[in-house]
Amino acid sequence: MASSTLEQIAELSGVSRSTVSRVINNDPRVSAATREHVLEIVRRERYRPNLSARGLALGRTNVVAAVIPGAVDNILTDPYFPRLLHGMAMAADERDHFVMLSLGGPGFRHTVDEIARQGVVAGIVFSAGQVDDPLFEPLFASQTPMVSVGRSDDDRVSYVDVDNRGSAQQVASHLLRLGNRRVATIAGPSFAPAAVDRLAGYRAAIEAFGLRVDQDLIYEGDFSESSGRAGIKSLLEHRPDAVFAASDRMAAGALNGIRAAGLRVPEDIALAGFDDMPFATELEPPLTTVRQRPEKLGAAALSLLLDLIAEPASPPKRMILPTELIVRASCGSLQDQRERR
Amino acid sequence: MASSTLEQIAELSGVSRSTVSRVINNDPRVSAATREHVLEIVRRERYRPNLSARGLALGRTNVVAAVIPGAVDNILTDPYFPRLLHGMAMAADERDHFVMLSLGGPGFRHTVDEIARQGVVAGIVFSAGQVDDPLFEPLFASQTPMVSVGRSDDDRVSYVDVDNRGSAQQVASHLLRLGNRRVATIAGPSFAPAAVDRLAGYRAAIEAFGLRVDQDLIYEGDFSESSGRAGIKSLLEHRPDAVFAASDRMAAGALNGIRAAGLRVPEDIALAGFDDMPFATELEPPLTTVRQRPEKLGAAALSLLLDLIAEPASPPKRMILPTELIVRASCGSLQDQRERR
DNA sequence: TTGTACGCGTTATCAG
DNA sequence: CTGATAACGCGTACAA
Repeated sequence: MASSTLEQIAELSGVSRSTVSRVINNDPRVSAATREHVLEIVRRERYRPNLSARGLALGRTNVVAAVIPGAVDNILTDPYFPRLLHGMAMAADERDHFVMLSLGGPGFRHTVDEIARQGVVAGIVFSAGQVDDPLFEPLFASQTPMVSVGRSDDDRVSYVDVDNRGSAQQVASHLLRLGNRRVATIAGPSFAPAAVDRLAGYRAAIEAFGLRVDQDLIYEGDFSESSGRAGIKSLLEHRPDAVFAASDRMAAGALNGIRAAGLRVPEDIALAGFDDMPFATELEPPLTTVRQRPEKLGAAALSLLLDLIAEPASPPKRMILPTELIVRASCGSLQDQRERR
Repeated sequence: MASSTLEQIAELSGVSRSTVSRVINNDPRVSAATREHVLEIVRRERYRPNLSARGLALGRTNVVAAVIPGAVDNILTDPYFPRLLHGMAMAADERDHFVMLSLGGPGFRHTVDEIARQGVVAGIVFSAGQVDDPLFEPLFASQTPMVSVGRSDDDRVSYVDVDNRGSAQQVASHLLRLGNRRVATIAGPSFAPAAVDRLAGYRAAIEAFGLRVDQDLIYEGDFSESSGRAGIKSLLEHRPDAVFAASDRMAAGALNGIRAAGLRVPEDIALAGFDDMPFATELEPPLTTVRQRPEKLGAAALSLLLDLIAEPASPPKRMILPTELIVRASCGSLQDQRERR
């Protein structure tokens, strides 16, 4: 079942190996007639080029690495990474590339060294939750083309990200527009760029509304449900009329906390989250949130990476993907708010 | 930053390329002195072998594919696949291999063809939800060493699986031992081997208890929450005193349905699930269930696969992994059951 | 437009 | 124990 080689195809077609190679690689310098003939044999023999040989000759492979450090914690609970990978895999497949998985974290040996050296992968999609992940620098230093998922302040790095700031501002504005004036937020951890951006968006919304940002209405969580619960407990002391949680999980925790305090959502407190996780519709009431599409992020990252590989000398590329505000019952409606008064 | 080559290391060490190669590959036929000397240079130069070159020379790579067909649906909602991949990646890393991701499904071009041909990957871990996935046959036919995650009736295939039957029997027995006599089950789809096995375990438990299996107490769902809800609705007509759902998601749906019917868990109906998903502890009451460890499955699959690659002629290998019964409040206790009467 | 010849980095074979 | 040397399959100047 050994796959046929270029040489064999050449023999069967009655042409030289080079010609077959040109056909395979869509080199224009081959007559339509021979091309068609060769292609037929190629199809008949179900010929596939040997990736190792090609990689060796070309000096690079058509494999890119998806580096996800600290997967241990995140990957378990969150559909984010699978969706990201899915998007990457789709985009890679479309452009004749493969995705090699590299979960980082303690205990892994080959993550940095093997991958970063020329000859293994042509590029890297790096998806750390935080900007200063220890894996980043060595990878970057290896000069391997790399795209980060999630923005970086370093202006040498290419990245894709969702519009965290804009989206957060949009949610918060929505809460304000509904008549709420004491809009609190349960932010993500300050080491996560996404959290910082969402907090910035929240602030921007408040200020755009001519209100003052109240430190008492800001709680820093860690994206987890339990931190959402802890957050709301602390925030309730300052009587917010609305809460924007920077993740759906924290929103879920907050919802529990609000209930436990004997308050109702949205009648007493309007609530909004971020992510549009599957369970967002299952909550009681369904959660207003921001929908992001990790698949698109993954696809965009891969696309940028392939561009970068094609033109290694080009300046860093960035791409910010839009999100979608999903309004559900948890934030109440204008009408609800009027009835409240 | 081009990685150094064997040739360069040889020059720096004052030996031949062959000797360096032997050192790299732990070939015993090299003196301790030269070995140490060469190793030093290798370390200093941070030399890494070029995988393409090695793959070409060896006729095989150290890359294995994780083929997950139909990932589109599953991968989104379920932490199962990420955990499986995680386990695979860990095990692969440990044995100097890499995992290449290959999500199948419609629209993918390279899944079968490119992967199955010699030269791309050394082996395949195949994880379809169902036994007769259309991708399986062509992959199997390609003769590439392959391990299936989830058992198969085909005695030519190697696989790893959890002990679905035994675990199900254990849960059902637990429900029976608590005094329940009308133990119903919401089974998974009959095309899924895991579902079939869990149902078989359920039946075995009933019979081992000297009871008759009642068709009316069996509902076939599809592992989804909504099917759990539909299932319980149908089952309630036959007055079960306990329900074993073949997935936690179905159990969650059943829980909702039981509530909606004005009944209590576990007082009126004892409930148990399967999977020990993260949300199992969050339910009210916390769910009795079976814990499986997809990481272990992935690691086992990879391990079996590497063995198979090393000895392609060996007979199919199988491995059944144990699970753990996690007793929480949803099934009630002996004491609860007594109070009921 | 097509073919020839060489090199990519590694392993394996065969002398020494 | 060590060193040449020939593959492995493919891409690509260079020549025809």
